[in-house]
Amino acid sequence: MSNVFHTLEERGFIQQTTHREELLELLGREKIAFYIGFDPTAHSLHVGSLLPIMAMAHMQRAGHRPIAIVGGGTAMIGDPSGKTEMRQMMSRETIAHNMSGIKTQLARYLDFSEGRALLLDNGDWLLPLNYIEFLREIGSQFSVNRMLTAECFRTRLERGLSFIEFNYMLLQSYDFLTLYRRYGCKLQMGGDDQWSNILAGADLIRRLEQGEAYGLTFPLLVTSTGKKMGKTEAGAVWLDPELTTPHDFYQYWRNTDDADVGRFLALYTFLPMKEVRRLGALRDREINEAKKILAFEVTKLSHGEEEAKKAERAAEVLFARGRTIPLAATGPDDSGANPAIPTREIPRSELETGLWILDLLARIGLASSRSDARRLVEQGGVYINEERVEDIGRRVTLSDAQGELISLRKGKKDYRVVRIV
RNA sequence: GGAGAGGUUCCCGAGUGGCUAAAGGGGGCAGACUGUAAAUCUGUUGGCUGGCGCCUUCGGUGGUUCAAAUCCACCCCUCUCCA
Repeated sequence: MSNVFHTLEERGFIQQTTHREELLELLGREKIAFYIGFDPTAHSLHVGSLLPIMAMAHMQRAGHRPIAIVGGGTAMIGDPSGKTEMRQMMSRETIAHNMSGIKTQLARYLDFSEGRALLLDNGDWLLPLNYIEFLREIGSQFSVNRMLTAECFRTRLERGLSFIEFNYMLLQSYDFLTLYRRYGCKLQMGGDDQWSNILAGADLIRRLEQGEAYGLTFPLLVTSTGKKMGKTEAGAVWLDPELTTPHDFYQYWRNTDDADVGRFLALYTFLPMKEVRRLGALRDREINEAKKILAFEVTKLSHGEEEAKKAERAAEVLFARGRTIPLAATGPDDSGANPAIPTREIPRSELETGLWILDLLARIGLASSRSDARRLVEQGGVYINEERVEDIGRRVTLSDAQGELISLRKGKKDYRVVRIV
């Protein structure tokens, strides 16, 4: 049987590991418990968390047992790594609320039945800690001199680092130790910015328990253009369909930079590597095929096949060449509206009178204000039923309706449907 | 606790009495090109207005002045050095 380590390595998940050979051997020999921490800073995870999730899924498929830690305790501290600012601290209630959302999302990728995977809140063991005891047991194991040399504190030393943040490393190490003691957890994985923290945890276990403990980090992904993964102009791309619709989610992947397609297929889908390599090798126009597959596969994993198909169909209509008015022709919506396009309702009576285009744009969210709408129209970025609006004083009336609908577009991709009611 | 530096529009950063809705860069948005990509080029980027123009904005509050982001007072916050 192949070793997950090789799978992870081949697919590009591994940035650094401790004791490479030992870890490789361990993963081939035993089914181990391992853990990854997630940020409970929002009710939903976003695309940035997808990489660790996929890694967990691969591990679980190979028979290992994933433990997802939601940092309820550490979130109350704030990880200083890399960040220039001290992080906002969170209340327990917020954290509990966020955890529930995160669990449902993880469950799409991991099998939580019969304890095959666990989701834990480190607040459970961190909050009851006794300061003196903690200092004596854990604090005594850490050398401040050594900590100060860690990369993650470097930048912060210039800008200032509060004592509470300085302690983050100890707490995360204590997490690892606790999981080792309770669940026999031998491996911590995380983003490469966690390397120092992970190392410290593994060291702590080795020192205190003379145990086997390993660390593995993932590459910190930025796109070829240097953007952070999962961030768009509009903000984060969330896994929660309420926050980012499956259609937008699909579009995010569909618009992957050429240079990233191969890498992303390997990381974010389960397609066999042979196929990944073939698709990643496509060039120019042809690579669009690979992007479609990437978008479909990733959407399917997060939102199910049904939604992925819908998003795919919607995209075909929206971006079909020749640019037909993208209202009808798709989707189960019997009014003929394309379900991928956000719809706004406007009473018939208002259209009988007619609406100024500027007012309409602001009202349906295509422009943030009338001034913004004005700029858009002046620059030729607004279309009604695929016809460019030339006149700032344009009125929109019933005569613009196609059936019960009017199609509005801003720029290349931003559609809105007005439904007359 | 003492000494100093600083808080400007989404971000960085210029501006030290009127010509400043505020240089420049980044980012965003739109247009051209194109492959729903990237790169590039152009325009634009507080609000209201058909337009003249009007209104709000430079940490907070109050003051000086015909006129303040710019001067004064007090306050809040951040950073650096010393203890």
